[in-house]
Amino acid sequence: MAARTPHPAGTPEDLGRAPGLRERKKQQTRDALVQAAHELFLGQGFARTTVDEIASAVDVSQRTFFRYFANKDEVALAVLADAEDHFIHCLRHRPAEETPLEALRASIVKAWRDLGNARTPGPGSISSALELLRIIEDTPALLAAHLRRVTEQERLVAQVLAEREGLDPAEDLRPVVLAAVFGSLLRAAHLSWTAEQEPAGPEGMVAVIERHFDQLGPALAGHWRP
Amino acid sequence: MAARTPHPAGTPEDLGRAPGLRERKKQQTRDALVQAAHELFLGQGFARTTVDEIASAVDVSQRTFFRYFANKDEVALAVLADAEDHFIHCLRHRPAEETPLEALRASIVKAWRDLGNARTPGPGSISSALELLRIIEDTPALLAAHLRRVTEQERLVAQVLAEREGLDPAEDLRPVVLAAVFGSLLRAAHLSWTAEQEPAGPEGMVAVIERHFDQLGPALAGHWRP
DNA sequence: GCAGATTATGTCAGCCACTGACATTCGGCA
DNA sequence: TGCCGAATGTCAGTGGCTGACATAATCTGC
Repeated sequence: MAARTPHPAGTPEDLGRAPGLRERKKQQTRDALVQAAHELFLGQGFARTTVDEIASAVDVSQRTFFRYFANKDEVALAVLADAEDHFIHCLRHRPAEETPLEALRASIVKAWRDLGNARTPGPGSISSALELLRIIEDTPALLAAHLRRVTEQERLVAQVLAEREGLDPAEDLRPVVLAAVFGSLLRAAHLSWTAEQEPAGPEGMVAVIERHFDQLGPALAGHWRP
Repeated sequence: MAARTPHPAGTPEDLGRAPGLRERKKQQTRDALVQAAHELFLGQGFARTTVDEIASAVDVSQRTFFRYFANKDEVALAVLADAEDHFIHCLRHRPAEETPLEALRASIVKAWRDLGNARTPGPGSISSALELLRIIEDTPALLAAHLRRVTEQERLVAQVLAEREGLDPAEDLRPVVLAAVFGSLLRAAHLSWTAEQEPAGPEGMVAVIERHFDQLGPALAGHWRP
């Protein structure tokens, strides 16, 4: 199950020695599958791409594909997993003085910025991950799968928030509520970003997210009439 | 595409005369399919129920099933559509003095209460719709489809809010943001309701929803530490 | 280096969701 | 009654996905 490697090997964390040939080959196949799928999806759309195509583009059997990914959705969403992992990592390391809401906002902005800087252009990069967001947003099946992942992520966020503030999530609803609000805010931002002609790239996304955050207070405030 | 009939025929709205035999039979088949599917899902689970089973339980070909529902998910979620429609209806008729947030809260509470009163027990009733929520929540494929519907509903809510307040949704982000927050709040409530042993039935659900609403302010407030 | 245990992969057969094409039957209506 | 259009059935086919088993590749201790 050694799947996603958010950061290249060699970091202090992985105290185990270099992974064997077997492990490396597995990672390699997986990456190749993701990339091939990605290109095919961008080129001819998600629905018009068959799993057989993806598999044979990498010279493996269809069966092997399904040993790496539970379904066709998963290979499409795999690219976003990195960003999500990194966001959680950022959130865990925010200073304790920040309010929960501040911490969330700062983390998501930092996460996008980091990823924007750290990666080289090309397939698998952030910009193509963002292109993927567009595909997701107008492919019902993919959107559905994506939303499910997002809610799982929300659960994780709630948990991290509760730990951070030393609360019992079973008793206190605030972490869950805030995580939910945050998640929906992000989704609204994604939607704006894909719908309108926002400046592309991570910075454009950051701008849209900030704009939505700024409307949180006003939206919940009393009356809206001018 | 005359599909859902939120309220029995005979209301002042339907100015057309009684629908012909053909129309009635169609509605009948549809209802039968929903009910048969519902029972099978509750009895043996969603995944272990095939479309063929559902179809032949109603003495209809599989092909016909797919002329009524685009996919297996849809027949499962059809039961919830009533509640959603009714909620939107409630929202449209809230007094203009209420703040948007108040209107949303009042609408969702009223919607559940109404549906709890109006229906007789049995399949297709609210209580079995609520049972269905449990199935949805732990059937990944269904959950995904459900979430997609929910977000469509959010878009509609945002639109209604914008109309209500006389705003241009392209300019003002508040309707979108509030709709998103509201949607996520509801989902968190549903999750609580299915996870914990909340009192069943509409009133239990209303209680959970109210509790989550009450935490909205505190969750967004500054620090949480006691 | 080499057996033998592990593990990844390929092949094959099969289920099931879903779809297009065409024939048939049934309700609406003159 | 007889015609038209809509609903249904039948059939064949595609594609996602899975279990079972055989084969080939890596790893492990020697």
